[in-house]
Amino acid sequence: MNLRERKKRRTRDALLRAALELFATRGYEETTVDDIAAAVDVSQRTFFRYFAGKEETAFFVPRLAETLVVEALRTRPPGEVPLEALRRAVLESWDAINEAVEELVPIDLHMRVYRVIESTPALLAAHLRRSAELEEQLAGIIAEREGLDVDADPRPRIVVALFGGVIRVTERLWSAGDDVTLDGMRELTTTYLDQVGPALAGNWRAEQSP
Amino acid sequence: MNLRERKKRRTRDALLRAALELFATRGYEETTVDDIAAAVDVSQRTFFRYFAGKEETAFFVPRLAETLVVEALRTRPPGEVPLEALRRAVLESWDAINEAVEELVPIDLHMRVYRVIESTPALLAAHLRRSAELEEQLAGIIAEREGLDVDADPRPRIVVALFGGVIRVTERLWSAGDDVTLDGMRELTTTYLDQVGPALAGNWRAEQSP
DNA sequence: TTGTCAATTGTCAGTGGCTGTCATTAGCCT
DNA sequence: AGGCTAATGACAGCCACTGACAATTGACAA
Repeated sequence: MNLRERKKRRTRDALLRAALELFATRGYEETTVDDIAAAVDVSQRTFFRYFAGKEETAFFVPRLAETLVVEALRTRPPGEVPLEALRRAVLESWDAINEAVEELVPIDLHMRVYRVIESTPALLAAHLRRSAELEEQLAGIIAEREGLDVDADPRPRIVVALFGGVIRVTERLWSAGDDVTLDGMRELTTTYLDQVGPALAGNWRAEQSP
Repeated sequence: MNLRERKKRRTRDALLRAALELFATRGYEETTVDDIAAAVDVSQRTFFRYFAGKEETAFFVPRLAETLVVEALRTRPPGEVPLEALRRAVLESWDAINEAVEELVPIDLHMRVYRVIESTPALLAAHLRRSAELEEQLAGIIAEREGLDVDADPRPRIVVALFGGVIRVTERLWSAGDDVTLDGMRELTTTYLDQVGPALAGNWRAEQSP
């Protein structure tokens, strides 16, 4: 890697970390792009040459995670039923995610930023849209696994939508709770995914007092 | 109603219609608030006294619809299983929605704006966040119906998440397709909701060639 | 090593969404 | 009719973001 390339990488990482640190401590809306640029001592214009917008810094790490989930699903054995493949892909990609994230920013900082995303309306909106795009990708992979046409058969998109819904509920509760750790997330996720069947089944009132 | 009140209502409606018309023809991003204000011949500042932001005009009608869905779910007979109650609430509220919308803006204009929402990233993001908030409300109602505590039992949020996922997939396909009518939507929705069971069940490849 | 070329950066000016302030206007009520 | 209050317009300013141009800095060949 060139000196030039190395310099660029350093500047980008510095901007990223400065932005995330500011978001986590001061809040997203309370942080201006000028603040971020000033923290790294570059011009505002330079910031926008590295990131398409303020938002992009907040989602730089999540984007990495998404890539790894997609990859994990792609390498799932074809024998698994769709919902099973999704579940295992997500659960098993977290270790790789953690590792990849740590290379870029302290995992603790990422966790704090994650809470900011969930609690900042503008970021939550962006997060949900990104999730929708991810689900579209996953549906495509599921369809391929099953040898179906995504646009002809609704089932791939539906399972993924169901799955995505559960994941989002989980994420929200996890980020709002106290146990903001990897294991906490894993536990919550498995618990909630196990509830999908029961939740769809009939009378809850009958079940709940055995 | 006062002359003053009537005048305000007229101004608000004029701004709303002008905005939606511009969004539908020129596109959301291509429409400035100044354009909207100019179309009604008021100052930009006045626009912001009626709407919190440009976005709010686009979601004024959808907000109405959401209110009616919530209302419909509240009046569902307690005998219905959660997923059934949600399904019927949505399907049966559309007539009321259509009627209420027509009072405000031509239904055709609303449909065109809907497509703009689905195809404009910033609006889609906002739409998804609003949907998440709606789902939170619906989960609360479901929990109440079943005599559960939303924060203790995950099932209410999960069914609603599943349901919401299917609805969103349906909305997207509907707005992207040709049959952008009420009946088209109704049909798609029932079809897709009927796929929830099959989509969760095991091997699709075995099922698809009977 | 040096000179040339290309990439990176800073500066400046401008647009659009949005807000606070203050003077002006217009409807309301006695 | 005249005072009160609410609605409006005009103006200034903040912030995210973009285009254009000039200055700087690393890359690479002669």
